[in-house]
Amino acid sequence: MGRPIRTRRQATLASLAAELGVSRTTVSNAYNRPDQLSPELRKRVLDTARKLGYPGPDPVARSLRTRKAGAIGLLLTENLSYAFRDPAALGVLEGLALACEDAGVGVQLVPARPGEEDVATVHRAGVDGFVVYSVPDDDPHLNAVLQRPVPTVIIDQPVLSGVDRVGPDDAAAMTTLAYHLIGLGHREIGVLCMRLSRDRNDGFSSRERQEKAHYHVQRTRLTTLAQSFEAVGVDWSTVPVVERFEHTVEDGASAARQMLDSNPQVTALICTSDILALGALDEAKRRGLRVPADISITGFDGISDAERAELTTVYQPVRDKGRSAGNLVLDPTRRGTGNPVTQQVITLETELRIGKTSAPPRTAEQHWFGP
Amino acid sequence: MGRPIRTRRQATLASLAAELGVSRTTVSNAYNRPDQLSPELRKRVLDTARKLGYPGPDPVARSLRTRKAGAIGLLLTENLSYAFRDPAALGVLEGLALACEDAGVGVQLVPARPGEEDVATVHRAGVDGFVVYSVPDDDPHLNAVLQRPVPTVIIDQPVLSGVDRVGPDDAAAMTTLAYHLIGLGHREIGVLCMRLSRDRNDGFSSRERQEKAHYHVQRTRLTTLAQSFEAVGVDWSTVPVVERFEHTVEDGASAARQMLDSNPQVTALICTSDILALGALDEAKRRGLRVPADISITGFDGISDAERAELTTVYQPVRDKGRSAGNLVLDPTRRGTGNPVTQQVITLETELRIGKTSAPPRTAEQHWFGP
DNA sequence: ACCCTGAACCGTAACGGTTCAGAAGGAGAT
DNA sequence: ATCTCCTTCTGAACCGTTACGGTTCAGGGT
Repeated sequence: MGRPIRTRRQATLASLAAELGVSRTTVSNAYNRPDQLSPELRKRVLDTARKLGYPGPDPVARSLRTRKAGAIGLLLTENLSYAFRDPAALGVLEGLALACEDAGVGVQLVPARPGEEDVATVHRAGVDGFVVYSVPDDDPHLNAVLQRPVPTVIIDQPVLSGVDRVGPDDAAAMTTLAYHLIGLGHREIGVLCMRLSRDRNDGFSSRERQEKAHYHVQRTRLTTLAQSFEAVGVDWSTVPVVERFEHTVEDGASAARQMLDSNPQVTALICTSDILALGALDEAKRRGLRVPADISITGFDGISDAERAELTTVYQPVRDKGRSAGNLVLDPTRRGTGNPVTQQVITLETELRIGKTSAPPRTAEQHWFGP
Repeated sequence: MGRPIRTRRQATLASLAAELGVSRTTVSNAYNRPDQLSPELRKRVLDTARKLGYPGPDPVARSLRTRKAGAIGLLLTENLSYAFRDPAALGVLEGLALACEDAGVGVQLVPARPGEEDVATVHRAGVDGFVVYSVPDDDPHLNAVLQRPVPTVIIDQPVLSGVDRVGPDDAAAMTTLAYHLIGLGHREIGVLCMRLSRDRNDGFSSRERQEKAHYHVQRTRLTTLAQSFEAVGVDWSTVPVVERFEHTVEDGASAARQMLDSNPQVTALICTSDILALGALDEAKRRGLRVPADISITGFDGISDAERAELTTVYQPVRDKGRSAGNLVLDPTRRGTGNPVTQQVITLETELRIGKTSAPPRTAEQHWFGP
């Protein structure tokens, strides 16, 4: 079944109109508004189009005229292989894709390498709006997006004046989790967190580094933890925080190893993501530590693997994050950018899910009165 | 940090040129060819642009002129939630995204619902090429894509004249797997497969249905299996094949249950995907069947969960599939479509990975001479 | 015979750029 | 003084479409 041979020059709506002896408008109508011309003429137009190998109106020219590209750009300044392996990121992508699919609009992954200074790809993307996810605060790509005169929604980022935002209340969620552990009696804690900045630092993280983290989410979770524990008298500068640049179960395990090797006294391991927590569980098992009897381990995100592992964690509706962002960026009543008056900030509900990986610590008291 | 207030009408390259008293060419050059004008003038242009809130050349207008959209369309006629949960599909997407990222080109998920007859989204997508994956043979969207005068690469689909294709040699791979089991001595087999057509059929699948499957990959795997086992004297019409519409571990388990409830004699369960096989493993465990002592179970794809489970399976490089497709569709030496002369068919290597889920069956002989 | 209406079709003007051949002007070589 | 070349900038053509505000014409009502 051969497709029509490509003639020297592709047929256009105009050449087709000329061939037919009708106006271009009529040809356009044949495709876009069938009710505007007689069925016979329409058939003749379409037949001739086929004969001439005219593939129908050019999408780009149409977009220029109608001012609609029919796609939303997704900015994800993260290693792609990384994003595609992170269940939370995938959830966001899925939610966004679903919202866009409902609207008959595409989702375009805008190429933007982590270190890359060249933001041309952002400028060249023919999209009707942007959704930004998992980008460090000072990323040049983010700035380039904000320059574009299209609606933009940011996920999990600090609120920027005039820019819509979708995300959970990380601080509140982390506080709840912290008080769950505090209530159980934990005071000797260790923290495993994801990368805090673009520079690699696999190991302990100073308090200054925590506070200056470029990744908003991680920064919030850590500073909130600090506040909660300091409120009950824990000196945060004595709390070990191990950072990992890569976000894999294996890195979670190695981080836990590093932590426990040098801080065997910790009774609870708080991880800023479920992936890291799953790794920590592996490492605990490897060491023969019983969870939660010997050590409590908590995660963050509520991915399905965590549920399977009955991990104590904070569930956040990642799919809804993507979907809300999509609905917001597509909302026709909110065309135009940077209007502070109509700025929307959607805060999603989170839920502390207490699994089987958290319990009271084996305290000194228990030892004294124990068998 | 306020972004410039939106004036009644967005500034354009022309209005900027007028303001500056220079030609549009000069403004265009200020952005695209800095060497074509003096640094002073360029600075003046860019400064004035900022002042007027001109966001730089419009991407769509540029695309119209340059005939480049800067994006590749991905056609995936599958429930999105489904695709995002299938590790094989994700691998393809990741590979494609990586190849495109290297070229500074975006990947656009073209919205195309499974049942949807409306192919307008395909016609409206402003892309420089298409990659088609996991689409039934007769999908209208696929036809719409082939109509478009842009390069197209199909993954895992039967070879279409004039259309580039990337995929493994499913037939050869399945034959190897079949002979592995045949060599072990299995003759009583059962098969679990994914959906064969758009209509739902959760249950046993007739031979006719297998041969008429709209999903090329599944069809090939089944017919190849049939040929291999018939070659050693097995009557395929006696081989039970259980089909599942959804592709989840749970469905794999339920399929295995249905199979073993009515066919307890089978010594090997051949699954056309790892996901199904993982479910079958769960079900075997639930029944107290030892794998592989009591029953052999095999998968297909070689996803990472399968590796962890030490499943006997056929590994195929899903990431490379996506990457090859991307490189092919982007290849500048192969512009233009449907040129049968330059048609490329890339066949990827597969590898039989023998894990710990396949072993010889407990044959009648063994029973006779056993303890 | 008149006016009016609706269906069918048309012409022009954008939409916002890029590109290419060449003009203007000055510097340096002969 | 003339020629050549280079740098810098310009003018006009072109990309392929759709929006907009018409015109034309057959037929219905009175």
